[in-house]
Amino acid sequence: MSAPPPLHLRLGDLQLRILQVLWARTEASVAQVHGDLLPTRPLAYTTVATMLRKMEDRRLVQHREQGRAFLYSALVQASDVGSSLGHRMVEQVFEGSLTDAVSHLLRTRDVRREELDALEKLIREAKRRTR
Amino acid sequence: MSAPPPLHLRLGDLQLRILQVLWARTEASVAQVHGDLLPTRPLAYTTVATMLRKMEDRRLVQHREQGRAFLYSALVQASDVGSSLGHRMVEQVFEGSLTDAVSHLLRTRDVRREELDALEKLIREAKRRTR
DNA sequence: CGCTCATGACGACCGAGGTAATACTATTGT
DNA sequence: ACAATAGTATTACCTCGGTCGTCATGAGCG
Repeated sequence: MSAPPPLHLRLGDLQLRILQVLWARTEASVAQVHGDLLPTRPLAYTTVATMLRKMEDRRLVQHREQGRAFLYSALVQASDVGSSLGHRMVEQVFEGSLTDAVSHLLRTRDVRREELDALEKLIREAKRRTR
Repeated sequence: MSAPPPLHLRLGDLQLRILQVLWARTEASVAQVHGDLLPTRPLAYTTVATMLRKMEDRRLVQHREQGRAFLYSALVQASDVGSSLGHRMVEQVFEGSLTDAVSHLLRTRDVRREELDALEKLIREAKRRTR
């Protein structure tokens, strides 16, 4: 097996947007990625293509050929990026306190009731697992 | 009053480390920041000084003079960085689901029992507030 | 056959993070 | 008085994210 997705994920904004498209579509051509991004980010086609190539160098995505076109797919998963961001958030911003981090999350966004219920259930399950 | 801390906080690793020191010390000279960073990041004194100046241009920190030396303090707070990171994490990685984000946090790090208790209490309080 | 379109490959350029050597300057210990 | 020291200012350089323009090529169509 090849390099497990790098631990030091440092993603720019465009890269993250592109990954979002690939996560949603599983596989996508440059044209599709470009199209999906257009509404929010009107970029030149070549910009997307170039970025995809650079991301492939970084082993963030891979491609296979289909006719003339390339079909790209993500090599890093959302959970990888989540771990990276989460670690940064908890360790470097909230001094290792998960509680503080979550507390801040709860305070700064308004959360619907069902979310809170789901979270509560989550905690309880985690507790059961630790017991 | 000047620019309220920018909304699009894009901090590099060193910048975050420096902010950590400033958050902990409230105010610090270049030498102090450099000293605190040494164990984990052996950088030249001037590297830290330069970075601090660049960060001041970006309005991330400010300084006042004390004798010949500068005393720097943070203009962005941990909560600002936390919001930025949290938003990115929830919206761009976990498709807007706070539950998924927290779930991932719980799964990828091992949490002590007291943390879980604290979290549970937190959720309950949030619920009470929404009621 | 020859033109146009779709698509990938390259090369260029800017801004920012990161790193540091060098230069300048004021304070201060002997 | 003067050299060492402790600070800041300046300048430079490299990497990378981001953004494109241009170029080459191949496929399909009139």
